[in-house]
Amino acid sequence: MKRYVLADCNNFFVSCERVFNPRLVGKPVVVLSSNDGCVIARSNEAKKLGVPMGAPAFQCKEMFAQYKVIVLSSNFALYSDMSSRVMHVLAEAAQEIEVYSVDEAFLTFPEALAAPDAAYYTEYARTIKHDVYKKVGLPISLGMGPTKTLAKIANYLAKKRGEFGGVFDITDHPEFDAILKSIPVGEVWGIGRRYAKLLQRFGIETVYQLTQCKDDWLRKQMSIIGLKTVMELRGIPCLDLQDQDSQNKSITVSRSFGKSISDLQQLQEAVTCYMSSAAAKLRKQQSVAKMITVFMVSSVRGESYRTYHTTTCMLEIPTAYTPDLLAAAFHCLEKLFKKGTVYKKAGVILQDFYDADCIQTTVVRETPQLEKQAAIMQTLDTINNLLGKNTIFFASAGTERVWQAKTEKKSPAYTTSWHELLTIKI
DNA sequence: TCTGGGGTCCTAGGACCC
DNA sequence: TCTGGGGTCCTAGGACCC
Repeated sequence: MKRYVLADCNNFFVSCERVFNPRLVGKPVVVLSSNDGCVIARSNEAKKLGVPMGAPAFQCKEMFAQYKVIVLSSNFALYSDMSSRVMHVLAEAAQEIEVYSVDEAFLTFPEALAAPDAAYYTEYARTIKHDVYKKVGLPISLGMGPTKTLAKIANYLAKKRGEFGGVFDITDHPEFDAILKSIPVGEVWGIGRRYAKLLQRFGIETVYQLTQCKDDWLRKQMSIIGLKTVMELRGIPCLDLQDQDSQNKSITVSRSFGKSISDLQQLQEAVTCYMSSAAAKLRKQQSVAKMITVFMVSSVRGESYRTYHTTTCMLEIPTAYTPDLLAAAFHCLEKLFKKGTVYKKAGVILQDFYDADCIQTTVVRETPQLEKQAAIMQTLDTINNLLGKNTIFFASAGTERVWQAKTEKKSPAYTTSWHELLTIKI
């Protein structure tokens, strides 16, 4: 039977930090979201102390102090570089790979793998795990199953049950039903908080019970997606590995401000920065965008709720040329901006993508100009990729950037910046 | 008293994932 | 005082067209 493998890094962000700072090993460590807002990664020691995922940092302050929890700001430059190293090792060991997120990938085993018996797959998975640790220094877990959703379940068990040593195959398992009876329905990939609650209202508590539900009932309650999830739990594949070079359908860049602002020029600075990086992503996947959205979040003093303000505009000709995108974004921003309002966050969204080549050849009238724009953007990207983000930036991004979020406890970009290489004292 | 049918596109909202 | 950021897909309803 075909096996799907889910390879997932353990406590990924914390593990990345530990590679370069072994003093963190064995201690409770958490990594915070941007602006040092919430807990987004926890070491096992921190999990044991009961630090919840997503908890606001300020609420945990006392507890962190009490238990000497090491608190770090997030360092995404480091994590994404470590991620690509892991994916590289996984890709070499696999037939096909789908990088599902920064810390996990679905794989299939090489077709040439002449497995004498089913146990061999588990052995092979162990060599992958060992290889990633040896080459990158990160611990991973592997789950295998006849469908992606069951591979996820297997991975959950590989992590949860120490006796499996981080590798578990649920394919044709003799205790299959008993295993599904032991797992709460909310652990299933595709069953979130809402659906778990709904299912519980109908007395469905375990994964096994979920697999016994009638198809039309599932379809009605949880749409076609929910039905597919359950089919997969029954061992019928409905989801295949996704094409690796498939492009994003939308690109968002948004940040909360380090300090609330109500000045139009400062908002323009922020929007310039966000749009510049959104446009760079857009060019990286060789797309052009037609639809631009700018949004801002305002806060009223003393009120806890936040209000979203959104404007969208459509470009006549889709583009990835930053100045054109910026002009449109400023237009949106000016429509949104209200004097006296206090803004906490802003963001830009690019949507409605087309193939970059396609536009260049069809809009004949503008071809020379488009080629020139593309060349400028390419130069900009090359320099910024080579010498670091924002080596060259648009003047409207400003230089003060008082709104920029602070990351106080960030580790160095050990692997992506020449200035921040790890130094070893002998 | 009667008041088509069917297709497409867009949007908002809701669910999920990491 | 302080609560992240970036994605995907589905569905229902309205507008519009023929």
